Amino acid sequence: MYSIGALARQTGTKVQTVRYYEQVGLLPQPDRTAGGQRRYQPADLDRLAFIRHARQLGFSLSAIRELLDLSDHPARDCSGADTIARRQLREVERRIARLEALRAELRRMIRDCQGGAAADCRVLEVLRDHSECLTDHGDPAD
Amino acid sequence: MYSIGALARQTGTKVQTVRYYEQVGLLPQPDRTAGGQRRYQPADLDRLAFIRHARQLGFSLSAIRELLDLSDHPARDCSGADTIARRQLREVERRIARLEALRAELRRMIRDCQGGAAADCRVLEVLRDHSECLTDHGDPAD
DNA sequence: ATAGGAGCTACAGCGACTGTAGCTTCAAGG
DNA sequence: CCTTGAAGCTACAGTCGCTGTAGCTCCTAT
Repeated sequence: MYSIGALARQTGTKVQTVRYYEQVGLLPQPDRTAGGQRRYQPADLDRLAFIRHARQLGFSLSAIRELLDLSDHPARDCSGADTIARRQLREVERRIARLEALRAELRRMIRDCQGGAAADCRVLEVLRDHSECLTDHGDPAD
Repeated sequence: MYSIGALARQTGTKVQTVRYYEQVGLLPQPDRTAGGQRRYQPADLDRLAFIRHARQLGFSLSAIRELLDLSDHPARDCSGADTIARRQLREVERRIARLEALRAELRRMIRDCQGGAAADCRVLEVLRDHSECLTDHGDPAD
């Protein structure tokens, strides 16, 4: 039996975040003490650890919902989990590619900046004039 | 003189986004027609293009505010812009490093997944047991 | 004169939390 | 047994950067 604080501490989660996960249905509503405080079982700890780990790997809460559902039904086929993981990998690869393009552009801007007045600043100039860029960056959704 | 729609079209921005930038003080309040519609000058187009370009490079609106301020005062020293750009570069590098670690972990999970029942799924297993991971991923803030 | 596309304001919603206010409860020490 | 202070409770607002909606009004081409 853990208090919410103990659960949070053991998983590196904030107490509010634990309550939030309960609110959005990722964690079950736990038993309560007579005074209304939450009391958790070891299984809840495992579930929260799973959620946190998946979050660290960048999975969205809705993807985590699907993964938890699979984990809750061990007899089911795991291809759903595979699909979700592959989708996440593609997303991560897309973001890396985009960030690498940004990194190149930023490095170029900074390398060319010689200091001095803002009027002659390479950084500002590049921002003003898109044609100086190597790539077209795509939309700002990281 | 551009309508808000023309301005939006020329910069690849949504009309609502233009109004939002005005609301948060990134774009000035433009003149209005007798009927209350916004009418923009070419300078506003430049300013919006600057904002969009900086957004594509991943700068936050508050960083963009600082950059615009420098751009508005050409006599000032440009070292502020350099500092902001370097900060952004560090942030981008940090994100790339993190995403590369995630990519490795995801690839490993997927590679080891042989299909079959969810009970034996490598993907789910890795998520359940953090000790199977090579890195500790850090916190989920991308 | 009319039609319909464009613009207007105001506000809600997204995702995934995080912080705050104003309480109540729990557990350890005296 | 009582006190004290940390921890927990609910409810709600705020974060960031938009995006979408409802219900209007305006502008312009025919």
